[in-house]
Amino acid sequence: MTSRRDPEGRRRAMLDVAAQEMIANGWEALTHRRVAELAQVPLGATTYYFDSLDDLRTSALEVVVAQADEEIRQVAAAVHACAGSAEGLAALFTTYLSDHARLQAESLLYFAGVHQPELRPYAQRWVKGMTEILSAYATHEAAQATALYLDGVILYTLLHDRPVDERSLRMAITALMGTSLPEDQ
Amino acid sequence: MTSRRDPEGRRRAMLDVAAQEMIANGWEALTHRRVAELAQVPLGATTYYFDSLDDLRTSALEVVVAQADEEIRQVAAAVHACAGSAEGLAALFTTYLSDHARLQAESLLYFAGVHQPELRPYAQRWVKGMTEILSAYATHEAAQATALYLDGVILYTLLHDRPVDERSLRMAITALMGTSLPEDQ
DNA sequence: TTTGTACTTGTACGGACGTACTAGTTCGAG
DNA sequence: CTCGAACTAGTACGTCCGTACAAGTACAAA
Repeated sequence: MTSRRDPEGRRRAMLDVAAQEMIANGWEALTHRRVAELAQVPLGATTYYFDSLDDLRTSALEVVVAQADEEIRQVAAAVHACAGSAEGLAALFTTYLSDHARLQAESLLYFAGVHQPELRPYAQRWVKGMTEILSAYATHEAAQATALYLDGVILYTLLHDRPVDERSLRMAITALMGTSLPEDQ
Repeated sequence: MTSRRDPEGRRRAMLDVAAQEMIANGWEALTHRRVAELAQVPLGATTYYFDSLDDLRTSALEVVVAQADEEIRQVAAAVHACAGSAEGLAALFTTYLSDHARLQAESLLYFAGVHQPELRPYAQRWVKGMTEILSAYATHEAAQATALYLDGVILYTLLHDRPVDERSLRMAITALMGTSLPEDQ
């Protein structure tokens, strides 16, 4: 249980369980009482530290975004470590896809963004970040196409028991990264 | 207003507004009272025709699935009409992306599937159907990679004001459809 | 016409929710 | 020590929800 006199710790604990809960069960699943139960704080604490449920949800979403940003930074380092080669990217992404919670966090941001325009910047970060990372090794268009493909793969992985195999990933990444815009017109 | 003695019409009216409501505001937004208001039927009618709210939601989702299946059929015809050429596919898909409600319906199925395993078959239909359609003009792997890319494009379109331009679509589709698996190992 | 079944309609109950609020507690500044 | 601000904790209010239900209505079959 969170220590009785540790305001920052309490706030942090509530944000953490709120983020976990939203990742696991979706944006709408979050209630004051659920957070209070999971963080083992009285109901009143959830309203004392956050102006409203919407404030709590948004603040927790920012925690998710911060974690996602950190992960993007790690991906960037790994991509540069393999010099953006298709083999390296495919292997790296295969590992990435095995972390189901990570993928669910991404989908949380997406679905929040679809129905709440003010949250779209959060949802746009992953594709934007991935596009920028890949831009070091291909044209902007090729990098974006690859990022969009990988996003499709994330969604596919969330909806199927068997993930896309690494060989298919390598094929698609090779095809997308190695092309430039068509010359005609 | 729905005629007072027209059971099938009433049921249909409720399912239609329920589908619309879920597409617009998400799975969780649906309530008996909201459906009653939109379909202009008394509250009791919503519980008379559906065993529970979950039954109403699932039945409405099946309406969405049926519409999506019909649209997939139209896409199949259009793809075959252009013989699966990248130019044709890009043009076709650009049109497809302009129908925002259609894309939101797809995202509804996806998000429902992510958090409710029993609904995943519904969410898997689009990619599965698109893969089968494209398989007539490429290897299965290339077709699936293209379908995944297009799924990423759908998500991107839902989250950005400016859609992916047709030239980029054509480039990516050309790259993905025109490749086979790498020969190494 | 009678009757039973399908359908209609409004109301009500119990529960969960967001939020407000009050009384009590802690602790650093003066 | 004093005291006021920050924090704690429990409770309660009003609202909305899913669902149950009773009383009424229409209509097809007898």
